[in-house]
Amino acid sequence: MSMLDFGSLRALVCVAREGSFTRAANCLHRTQPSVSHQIRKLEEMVGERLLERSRSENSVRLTRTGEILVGYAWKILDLVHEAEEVLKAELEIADEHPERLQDTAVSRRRVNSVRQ
Amino acid sequence: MSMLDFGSLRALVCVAREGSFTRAANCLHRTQPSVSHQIRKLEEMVGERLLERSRSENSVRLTRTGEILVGYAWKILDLVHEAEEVLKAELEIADEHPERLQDTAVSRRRVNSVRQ
DNA sequence: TAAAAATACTCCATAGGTATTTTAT
DNA sequence: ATAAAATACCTATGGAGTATTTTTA
Repeated sequence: MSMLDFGSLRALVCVAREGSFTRAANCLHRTQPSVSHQIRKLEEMVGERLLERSRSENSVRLTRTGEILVGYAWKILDLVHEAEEVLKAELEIADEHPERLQDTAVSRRRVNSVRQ
Repeated sequence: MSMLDFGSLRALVCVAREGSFTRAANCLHRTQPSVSHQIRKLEEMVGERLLERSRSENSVRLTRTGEILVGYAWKILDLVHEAEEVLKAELEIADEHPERLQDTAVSRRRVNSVRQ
């Protein structure tokens, strides 16, 4: 198992929230088969069902494993969102005050002193 | 600006750590042009340089914006790694004790009671 | 002039779409 | 019988590769 991707995580979160593949597709601006495909990909990757299907209203439920993964998906997508917001704000500052940008201490720090 | 992806974030982290596109390509098991391409994609998405190039040894440095993004990239990739580890552990438990899996309280919880 | 990154292309995998079938209520 | 998910199939986008050019230290 390896290589999650943002698209499938978003699909999982949305199907879980909506309780339906079709409604998830609407709110993701995708088609239902596309969402089915993404979920299947995730399930094959994990090697186990993440959602318990049934055709009645609001009856798609997370499995135990699905609950675990959707928890991480929230955290990951929250961070992605935060990163995008912070970068957006940063770029606005850059537009308004270009003089603040050149050669700050942080930009001068050597990259190979960086962790991981 | 929207739609980051794990691949480019990994590339950014690796180039930052290695201080070189070529060495990053090695440790990612990709080619140098592939890494260049991923970084360019990220930079176009953000609308600003993330790395200050120069051709001497270990001299690729993060810009101010690059530092911000790489910080989020670490957190995001750490979470992805953790999710994969936890799922892996979960699947081992499932293999050894299949009786623990069916119809637990958590799997029975309705999905539309789930947040976000 | 010798490295390292960028560019130009080619190819292929796959994400996403449409049409259709299957399934459960 | 109907509504929802699965499946089959097709297409197009873009990720990754090879070959080459550009750059700067």
